[in-house]
Amino acid sequence: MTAEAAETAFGELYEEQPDLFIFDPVAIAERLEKPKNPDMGNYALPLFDLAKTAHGNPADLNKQLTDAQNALINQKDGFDYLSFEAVGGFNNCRVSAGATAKLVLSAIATDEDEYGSSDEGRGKNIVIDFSSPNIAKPFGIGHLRSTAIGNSLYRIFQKLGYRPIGINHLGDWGTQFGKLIVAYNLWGIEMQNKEPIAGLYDLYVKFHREEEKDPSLSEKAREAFKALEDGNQDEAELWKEFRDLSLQSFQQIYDRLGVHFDYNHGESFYNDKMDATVARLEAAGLVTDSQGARVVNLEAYNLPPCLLAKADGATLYATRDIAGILYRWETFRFERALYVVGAAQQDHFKQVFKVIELLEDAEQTLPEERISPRLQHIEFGWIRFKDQAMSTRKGNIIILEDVLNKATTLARELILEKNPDLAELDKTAQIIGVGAVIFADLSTRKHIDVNFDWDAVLTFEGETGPYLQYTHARLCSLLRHYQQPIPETVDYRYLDQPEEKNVLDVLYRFPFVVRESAETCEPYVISTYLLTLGAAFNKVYQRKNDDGKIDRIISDDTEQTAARMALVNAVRVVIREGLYLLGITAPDEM
RNA sequence: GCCCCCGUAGCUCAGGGGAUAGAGCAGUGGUUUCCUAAACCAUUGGUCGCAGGUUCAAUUCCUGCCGGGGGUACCA
Repeated sequence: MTAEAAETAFGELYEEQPDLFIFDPVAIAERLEKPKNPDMGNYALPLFDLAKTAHGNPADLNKQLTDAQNALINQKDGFDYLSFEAVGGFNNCRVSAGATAKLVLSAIATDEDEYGSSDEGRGKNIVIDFSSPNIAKPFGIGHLRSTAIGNSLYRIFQKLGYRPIGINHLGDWGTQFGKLIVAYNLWGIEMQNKEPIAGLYDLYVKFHREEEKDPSLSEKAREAFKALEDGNQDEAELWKEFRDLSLQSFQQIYDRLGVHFDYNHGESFYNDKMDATVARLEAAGLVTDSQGARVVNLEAYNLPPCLLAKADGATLYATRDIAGILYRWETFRFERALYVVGAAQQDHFKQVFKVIELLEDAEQTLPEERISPRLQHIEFGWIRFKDQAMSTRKGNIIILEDVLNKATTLARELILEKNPDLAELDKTAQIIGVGAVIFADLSTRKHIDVNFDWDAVLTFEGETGPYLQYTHARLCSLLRHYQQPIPETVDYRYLDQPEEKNVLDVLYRFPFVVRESAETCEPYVISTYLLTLGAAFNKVYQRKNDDGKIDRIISDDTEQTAARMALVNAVRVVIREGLYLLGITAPDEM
């Protein structure tokens, strides 16, 4: 029994009586909603506005309708899994337990981790630009959001059949490197004995401190970057060294998080494409001079001008993003390109996307060849710390590695306390610690600002990643105890407890949830779904009989146990797959 | 000034026209002759920022205001 089938059944029932009912089956299918209170049945049809059009009162119409519905069910074969009830203005429909169970559990048993997958994206490339940390700075907690959201979207779109292309648009170019080069030449000696990234970061912070006292440093930094961009040897060598050191350090983080990129094309990658890009925009008549800078005026669109080149000729990040879009289009012919970047940059992306659109207008690009409708900024809120914005310039930053280390250590202590015989202690501790950190980041809507809170990240109880991992481990444990394969055919009517029916309803929703998370580009849709599923199953697991004793999943009743194990396995599959879509591993034991 | 986001329980957040507004944490009281208590049950706690409007129905949609955050041409 599925919602579609319920909708069809509703429709068929109504078509039987076209004179009695003013409804058309399609309209009914669209109106059907899920009651918040499960006692009200599986589906509800609100009649208020329909009653109004028919000039009747909802309760009377409902009574008439319900009687006719139930009469039809008695007459016709094949609908006896449905029953209708009138409650005020709501026409409620109930679906029998066995019908849902059979459909959902056999689908999961067959598809396993492919449950909820589709091929709707077959043959379509989707570029996902995410993570994109800045070279020569530590990987801060602020970069976790882009990394975690982007990685999750990568997996979600892959599940729907798309070919995702993950690009780490490293911040490896720009005026900041002028600053770093100047700082290194001035004070590099002081940093010799430090760990390289920490040393570079200290230089960066020191530069900003000194710059306030000595504004001429800003000028020197601009000159140094210009020299770098012009290919000057000394600057280029320093830059390359900074970049290599940073990449090594970032790779350790990505390995720990289980994040993979298809390309590490940072901003510098587009350096040799700048001139052609600016020339193309100029040929399209979009570029003007303004106070010495090269600019695309966007006043007509209520946006600040998009700066392509500074007065000294050096390029800006907008130029590099525009060049990047053109390059990616030529290379990947993407269906869509997603930029997983903080909300603070929304004006920047509006500008850049608008410039692309104007370019296409000017070049009279054919509709199917147009890039601009495919571009989307996936924005998210800031991570703040103690109500302050984190600023790498000021040195007010929390390092992701420290957070992962603390979470892993805590997980290790907990395992030693709760399950000291666990074989893979360190590996499991790592999985749980990292899972807690990622889940904490992906469990709220992405566009709200989040206050970084050590306690929230280091909690493994309640609505957390470890809660789901723990539930998964217990499911695996049940399967181990069962010690036999689950029979191919089981009698689903044994799954008749309200707690079990609820789990079935939640399992049924998973494919829709995956699709919704893709449509909205919101991993938290999956996070909250998994919490609902975990809680629903834990109620089954610890359900008590009337005598006050736990109603065990595994009992002497082999038929009932078989049906329950089919449910257990289905929940296990969906939690595991759901966590995978968030970028989190589910251990079999913990 | 202009643009964007947020305001729901003590705290962190769901819900985004419909039936008594939900979770987790924190508080209180329970559950283990062990299918992993990282769990489960019960219970305390809310003029859904304020004021209008649209509607049979508004926490949800519209407008205004208040409060918080962010962006706004040579940083990214």
